[in-house]
Amino acid sequence: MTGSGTGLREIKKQLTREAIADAAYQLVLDKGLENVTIDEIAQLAFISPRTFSNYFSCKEEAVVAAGSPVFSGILEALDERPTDEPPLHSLGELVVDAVRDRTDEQLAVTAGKLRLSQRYPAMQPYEAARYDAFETAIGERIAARTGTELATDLYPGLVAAVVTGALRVAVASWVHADAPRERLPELLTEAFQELADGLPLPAASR
Amino acid sequence: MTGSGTGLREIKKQLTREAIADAAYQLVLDKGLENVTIDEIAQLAFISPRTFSNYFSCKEEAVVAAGSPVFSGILEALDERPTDEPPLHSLGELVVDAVRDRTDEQLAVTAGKLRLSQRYPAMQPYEAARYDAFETAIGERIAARTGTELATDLYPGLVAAVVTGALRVAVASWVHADAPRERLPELLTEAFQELADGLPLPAASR
DNA sequence: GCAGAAGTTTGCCAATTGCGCAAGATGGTC
DNA sequence: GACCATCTTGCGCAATTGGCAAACTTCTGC
Repeated sequence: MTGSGTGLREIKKQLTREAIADAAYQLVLDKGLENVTIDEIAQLAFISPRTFSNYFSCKEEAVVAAGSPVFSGILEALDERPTDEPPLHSLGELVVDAVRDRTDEQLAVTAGKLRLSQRYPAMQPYEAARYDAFETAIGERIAARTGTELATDLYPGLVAAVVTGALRVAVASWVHADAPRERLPELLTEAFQELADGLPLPAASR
Repeated sequence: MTGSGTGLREIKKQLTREAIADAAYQLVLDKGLENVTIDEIAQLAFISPRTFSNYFSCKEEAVVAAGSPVFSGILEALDERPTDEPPLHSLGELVVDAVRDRTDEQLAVTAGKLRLSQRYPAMQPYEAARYDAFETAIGERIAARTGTELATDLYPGLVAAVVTGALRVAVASWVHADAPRERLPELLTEAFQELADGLPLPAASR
């Protein structure tokens, strides 16, 4: 998810990327999507407008990239796990842990972005694309770990889809309920539990 | 998925929408995304350029909308099913059937669009958004059928995510393998089977 | 059927954006 | 410290976006 090179150059690039994304997020939060121009974002992020498009194709994409990434952390943590564990199990724990480790600020941005993309449908494709990219990344790792092929075998893609699905659904529910932070890991655990049970019927009907 | 009104007005709108989407798809297939302008698409669809943006926000979104929708058919079929069936089971069958019923032409468009969105990353967000919208629609129906709330309970969203996941993964694998049409329903069945088994480990390792 | 309401299409137009190109700046390498 | 690769930026043009109001089409009630 994060560029993998390690030099100063990569770091700067990453910083610029975050600066742009955060500027975009903040501005859109303040003034509404339609009242924010790329020029403004560029100004706030101390880059030229031309540079903006080296990083993002549009405002929406930038906004959605705001907040330090959860995804890359999960992927790295996955590589630490023993290869013989059932991947869905490993990932369930990793995702729950990753979410638990987020700062309040980070969680607030997650929630904020979700609310924004509900308010502005134009953002929704970019939000979806982020999860999709994450899903692909997970799929690749699972494939590597299990000796399967992402493009050919169904297994790695399915595991990846199920994991991101659980994450999306739990976060959506958490944001909707406006629940306190402790609730999110619980919801996630619950989601993975339901998945493991095969989703026969709605769990506790309230 | 399809506009729900029934008058002549709705029908025309739907036709216009399809005409635009098909024109966009065809042009992009022929000339490549970067060499197609909205003006051209509008011309080929017999509308004014201005009208294009009443339907789609950009070329990419239009291309991805091409081909008659599978999704709405699945949703309608779901409503015919007895409410007491496990939803994941109903949906598994419905999706397999829906795919089996597609014409060769329709399947070709599905495959073509997927290939295009691999070739042009700018299309990918819109492809993802389509599945996301489908997922939401499924979630709503499941919620209605099971007396749960999509926004609150995890169950309906999880079922929906799993279903679209299976569909996406199976289609991707099918397209990648360049397999004959009979293979797609088989892959889908397999995907739902693996899901039902809880994805413990890769099924047949080839 | 027909008059008025409601919704769509279109042209016009200004502001914004997308992006190729080439020059300058900056980090990486030996 | 010299050379190379990469990133940033300004310039400029073509494409796109989106508000507005006029012309048209469909819908509704009578």
